[in-house]
Amino acid sequence: MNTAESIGKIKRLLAEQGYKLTPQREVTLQVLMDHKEDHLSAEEVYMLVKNRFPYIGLATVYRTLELLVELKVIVKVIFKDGVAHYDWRSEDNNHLSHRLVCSRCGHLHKISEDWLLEIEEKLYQEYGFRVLDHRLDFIGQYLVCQRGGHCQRECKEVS
Amino acid sequence: MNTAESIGKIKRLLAEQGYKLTPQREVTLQVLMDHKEDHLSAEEVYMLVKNRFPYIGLATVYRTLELLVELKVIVKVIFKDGVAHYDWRSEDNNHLSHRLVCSRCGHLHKISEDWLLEIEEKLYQEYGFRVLDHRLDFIGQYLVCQRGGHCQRECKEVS
DNA sequence: ATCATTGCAAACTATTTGCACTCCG
DNA sequence: CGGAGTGCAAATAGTTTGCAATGAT
Repeated sequence: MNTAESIGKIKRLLAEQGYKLTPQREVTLQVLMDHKEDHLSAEEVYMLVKNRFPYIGLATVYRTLELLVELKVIVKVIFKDGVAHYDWRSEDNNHLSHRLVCSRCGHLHKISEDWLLEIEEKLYQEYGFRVLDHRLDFIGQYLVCQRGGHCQRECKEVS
Repeated sequence: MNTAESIGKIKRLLAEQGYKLTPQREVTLQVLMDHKEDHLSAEEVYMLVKNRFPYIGLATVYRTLELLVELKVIVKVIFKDGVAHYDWRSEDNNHLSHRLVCSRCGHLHKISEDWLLEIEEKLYQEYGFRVLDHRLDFIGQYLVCQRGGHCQRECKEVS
């Protein structure tokens, strides 16, 4: 999908929720799209946006980023030093999804969000290891299952 | 291992690096040991420490926590809101270790640190799912392998 | 005219640092 | 004495918020 298409799609997404695609938001989006492979901090986004649209405020960038996280266009990842970084969210996620496996009822719940970006960044920086894919399963119990009783049914409700 | 034993062990650990076990540090340690299953923030640790040792400063708690992270007694985990929480580090980790699998040379590197505490906290809060164990493999390539050449050897050096 | 959006500055929060003071070997 | 450790207050850094001004429909 090219830039114009994506922007149009996100414009619709915004409109659905009663938001507008302002110039500031559009420039911010373009910067993010031009850095899909990076993990930009808010400050970095701000600097890059300023190049194309000098009269923008930092707060606006923060507000836009927050909005885009809400719309699931980008993902917010907090690094070890406590600074937030933002990653473009690829729609066709070629990563395997994470799975929750209930050890009591065997129920399997797939989670398609990617929670490992921060860890993968760390692997890159500290181990020189570039992650191509990952597998993550959690084995445990839903609280409703631990309380016993109608486990099968309750578990299915959660998924 | 009981409290006195652990404290003694950590005292030795400190001494090895030229640090002392001051009253402030000991009280902080006790608080952390009494909350091994929790994920306390620095502020929470501070409050709990103050109960037992009122004349302590927040900065001291921060400095102690930093020290204990360095000594690998506790782990620092940054939550989604950017606030750091500290977890006691169990020596006999019953979790499977994380693994890096190099897709080029097949090298397997085990990592025994636990990087999933934050995610498991999220699962607990958002999904009502208590994690008992997990499996995490990363598939990717070491940079030295991507550059080609003496892959086997380089990879082994990293582990 | 209304209402979302903006820029600016001020506020906020978690964390770190500078510094004088203390304590122990 | 000398250096590690401390408490306090001030500084820092990232982020959020209040508010008056703007601008699109």
